[in-house]
Amino acid sequence: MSRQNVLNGESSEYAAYLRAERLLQPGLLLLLSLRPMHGYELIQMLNGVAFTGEESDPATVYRNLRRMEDDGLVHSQWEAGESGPARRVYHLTVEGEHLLDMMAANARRRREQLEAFLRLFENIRGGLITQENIEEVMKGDEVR
Amino acid sequence: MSRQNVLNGESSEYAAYLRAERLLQPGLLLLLSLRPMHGYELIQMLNGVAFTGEESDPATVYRNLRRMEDDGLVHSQWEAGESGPARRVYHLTVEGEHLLDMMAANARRRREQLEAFLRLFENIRGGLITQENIEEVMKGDEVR
DNA sequence: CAACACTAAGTGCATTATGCAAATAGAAGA
DNA sequence: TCTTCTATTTGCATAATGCACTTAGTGTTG
Repeated sequence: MSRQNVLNGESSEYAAYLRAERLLQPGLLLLLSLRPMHGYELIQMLNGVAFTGEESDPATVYRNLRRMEDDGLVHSQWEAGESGPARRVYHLTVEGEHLLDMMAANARRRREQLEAFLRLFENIRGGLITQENIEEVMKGDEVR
Repeated sequence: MSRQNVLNGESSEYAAYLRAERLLQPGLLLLLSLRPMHGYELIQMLNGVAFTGEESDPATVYRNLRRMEDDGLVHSQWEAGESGPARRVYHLTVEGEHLLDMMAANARRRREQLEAFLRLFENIRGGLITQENIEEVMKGDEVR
């Protein structure tokens, strides 16, 4: 299966990106939605930003950018910087913008899942689980 | 390096579990903190619970349980059910309980990262990003 | 009673993604 | 000149997952 045109098929084509648990790919698209940037700059931005945990591995970042370009989410062109070696400057495509929106929706879902997990964790730790409320608690409801 | 005693070394030994983005392993430990269960039951519980996305693959669940046993987080013994084939019943160990606590702390950190990402996303989408506030926004602060 | 479905656990294999190390290379400064 | 910083890329081992399949006990239905 080709990696081209991930956004032009059924929703299953998005799946690989939306299944991604790390915020690396969403973060890259988000930063690129601000303005075009090259990989090295993106890495520095990511390391200064609050939503990434540890430092990003450059190899992973560069590889993800290339894959995203294969998938039509970003587009790149070489630019000679005023200093240092040439840089490959990436900018977001319309498809990438759409996927970013979906990633944000996905992030909201994952936030809710985390909250459901933490609620259940705290209810169990707090000893609030009984035979009666175990069913509702499992569904993620608040213990009354 | 052995998989034994993940909890008896430095914090780097925990890393593999705490880096896990899926809530599968935390979910298994959390359910087992409620009462001992066998794999098949855990799978059904996970599929009915709010914090797991899609259905869990049985192979992945069983393999994770075995690995967790290797790592001393759970312990199992065969039990002949009153009907059907024999089941391997897992229960949480003290080490598993400790790791569960750490996973919860980790889940809170990841929730905060998701929130930082979504905040930035909404600020950019809302056009609230200027040359002046871009620095603070990057650090995850609220736009004033 | 034969076929089927459900319970329960496990194996095999291909695919995918990551982390780490290292290679390449331009440019600026000591 | 040697080193350091900027900038991108490749190679390789490892790890985890998804899917398909196997094994096997038990109950049900035609």
